[in-house]
Formats: sequence, C-alpha cells, structure tokens
Amino acid sequence: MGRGRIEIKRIENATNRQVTYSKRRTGIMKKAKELTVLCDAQVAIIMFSSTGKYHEFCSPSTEIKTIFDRYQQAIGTSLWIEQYENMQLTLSYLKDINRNLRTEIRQRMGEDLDALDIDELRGLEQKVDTALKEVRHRKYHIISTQTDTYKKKVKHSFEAYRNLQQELGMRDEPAFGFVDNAPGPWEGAVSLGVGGPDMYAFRVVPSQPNLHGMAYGSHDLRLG
Amino acid sequence: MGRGRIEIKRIENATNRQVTYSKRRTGIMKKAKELTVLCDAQVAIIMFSSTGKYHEFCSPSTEIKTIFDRYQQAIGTSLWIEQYENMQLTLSYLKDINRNLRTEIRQRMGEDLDALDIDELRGLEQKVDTALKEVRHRKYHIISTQTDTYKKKVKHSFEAYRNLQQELGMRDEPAFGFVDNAPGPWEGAVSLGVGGPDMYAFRVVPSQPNLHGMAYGSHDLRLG
DNA sequence: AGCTATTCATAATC
DNA sequence: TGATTATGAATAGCT
Repeated sequence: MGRGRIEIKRIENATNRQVTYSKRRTGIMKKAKELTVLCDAQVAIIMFSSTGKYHEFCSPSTEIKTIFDRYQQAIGTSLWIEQYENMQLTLSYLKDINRNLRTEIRQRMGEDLDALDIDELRGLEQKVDTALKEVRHRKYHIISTQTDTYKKKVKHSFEAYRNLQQELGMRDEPAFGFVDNAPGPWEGAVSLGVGGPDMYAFRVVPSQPNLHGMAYGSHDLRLG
Repeated sequence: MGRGRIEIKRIENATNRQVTYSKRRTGIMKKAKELTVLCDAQVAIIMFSSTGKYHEFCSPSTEIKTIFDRYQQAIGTSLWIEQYENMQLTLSYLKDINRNLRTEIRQRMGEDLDALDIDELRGLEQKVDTALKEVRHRKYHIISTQTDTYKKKVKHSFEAYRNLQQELGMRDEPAFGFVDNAPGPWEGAVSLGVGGPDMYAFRVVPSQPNLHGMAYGSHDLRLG
C-alpha cells in the first residue's frame, strides 16, 4: 500500500527503518484505538523501536497494569511468579544456611551442646582447642611484633636523647638506665592486656536499611 | 476501507461487533508482525474482546514478560518489580549476614586473624577459651553420666550373674574380681576417645535442591 | 514533515 | 465461520 509493494524483511537503511517505524507505529495505534471504540475491546500495546525508544497504547480509561493483571489472570499463571518463587526458594535456603551457621557459632561458643553426642563433642573440643592455639599464636605474634617496634622506637628516642646530652656536654647525668637487650619499662606493658571490652562482638551492618516488612533486624544468635 | 466508510463508534450489533473485532484484530496482529520484521522493533500486544476472550501478540523470539520488564524499566516506576526488588534487597541482606557469620566462624576457627587488632584478638582468645571450657565441661558431664550408666548396668549384670551362681551352688568360683566402687574394666573405656573422624563438620541440607541459577552450592567457609 | 500512486485492509454481502 | 469484492485507508517512495 504504497508506491510499489515492499518485501517484509528488515529495512537495512537505518533512516528508512526509523521513518517506517514511525509511520506504521502511528497506523497500528490508530487501528488499536479504532478497535477499542468499535468493538468495545481492551487493548494494551507496548513497542520498542530498534533505537530503544518506547511507545505504548492503552484503551481509554484503562491502565496498562490493569490490562496486564487481567492478562495474567487469563493465562492462569503470573508471569513473574516463577522468578518470585525462585527468589523465595533462595531466600529460605539462605535462611537455612544462616540458621546453621548460627548454630555452629553457638556451639563453638559452648552453648546448645545438648544436641551433640559424645563423639561430636570430642570433635568440637578438638576444633575449639586448635582454634584457641591458633588465636594465641597470632596474638603472641602481634605482641612480639609490636613490642619489637616499641623497643626500637624507645631505643631510637633514647639514642637521640643521649646524642643531645652529649652535644650539651651533660654526658655524666644519664636520664635512666637504659641497657640494650634488657627489658625496659616499655616491655611487657603491651602484653599486659587489661582485657578491655568485648571487641569481638558479632556485628552486621545492613547494606540497605529499609527492608520493608522483613524482620531480619535481630542478629541475636539465639534460635527460635 | 470497505464498501463505504464507517463511523468510528461502538458497533451496537453484537455479532457485527464480534466479526469486526476478529477481522481487525487479525489486521493489527499482521501489522504488528510486519513492524517487528521491517523495523527490528519489539512489540507486545494484549487484547480483550468485549466478550472477554483474550489474544496476544509478541515479537518473535521474545516473551511478553521480557518486554514488560523492559517497559517497566523504561517508564522508571515499576508496576510489579517493587515487590521483586524488596526480595532482592532482603536477599543481599541475608547474603551479607551469611558472609559475616562465616567470617565469625572462620575467626573462631583460628583463621583469617590478620584483620584483627590486638584487643580483638584478646577478646577472641578469651571467648574461644571460655567456649573450650564449656565444651569440656559438657563432655565430662556426658562421659560421667554414660560411665555411671554402664557401671550400673555391669553391676546389675554381675549381680544377676552372682545370683545365678548362688542358685547353681557355684558361689566359690567368682568369674572375676568385681569390687563395688573400684574401677572395673568398663570404666575409662568410654572416655578413651579414639578421636574418630570429624563428627562436627558443618553441613547444610538444602530444603529444595533446585535453585535455578543461584550458586549457593558451596558451603565452603572461605570467602571471596 | 507533506504528497500521491499504489497496495492493503476490510465492510458489506453471500 | 469462510470467501468475495468494492471501497477507503495506509503507506512507500519521493520531495
């Protein structure tokens, strides 16, 4: 219906394609409108051009969402329900895992041990024992490293101080008895370990605060 | 475009309306199909006749759902995605918690301690130490309970045996030297603890095996 | 964007 | 429903 028939295949010239899209889109929209009026029908059309521009048509005094809800009812199954159900599945799966992780933690904390039999208890004991050794090892490592650092710092300061003394000609009045390799007053102080507050409390900072309607606020490890 | 022009208004004759609906619907579908081919466009059409029958059109190798998801993105405000996004939010939140729980467990296992400073390490050490004491306490409790039970059982058996001996008049040939309160051969055996396999391995049994496209299969505690 | 020569869709009818 | 056809609408190619 133009000056010569055209073959129905993709129009390669982008400009022509865009023009044709525009014209024919208008035509379809008009036809759709006529259909709704003539036949009292509900019509919803959504179009995306090859350039990504979108256009829609919807029956007068209706909304796309309405028509789509009706459509979903008509075909019986919601289009998004599958995806939704998969997510629900994943959610409950994650919840399961989290619950198990919490249980593991609590047992590693020495709580809720009633469910374990003697063999499991032995395994747990061994694991916690191993862990304790690891932690202690790491702690001593840090302490010794830190101590060395402080020792060097103080030694450095003291030498600087002594050098200043020498420059001032006050070399016969040492500030205090610093002897290399002997434990100075700074040693041990680092490892005194006042045992401060519980620095290892479990904490979770939600990446998004607004979890509408979902009650995951409590990170309490207690179950049930 | 027929034998005489028609006014675009509702066709009152129901049969005519239905016929016109059918013809024009076919026409629109054809036009839509041509549009998708000619112009490389994505089109989705949903129609409901006045009698409630529904028809749809969708671009080749596409699904209505896809086009509608795109449509929702295009108009910015999602019609159905909202609830979906809430779930996504909850999901990532749960994943966060999951990750933190795993970190806590790993640290309680004595791994990944590099991130902890000396105070945190001290707290951790104290906690693991406390936990170890708890576990040991529980283990000894179970062992002693079990031992008591076995002791009573054996004592019971022995007494039954002795009674039988007495009844048979063989009281001068004791089977073995059982003395009440002295440790018998059964005592201690319970606490020998061959230290068998790792009975406390962390395990998760997914409530649903088919988690399409989600890779939560690994319960490996390693991160990253 | 606007204009036509054409082709196409379809209203009326069977 | 399905087919036919006269007719008006849609539009391809051109400006």
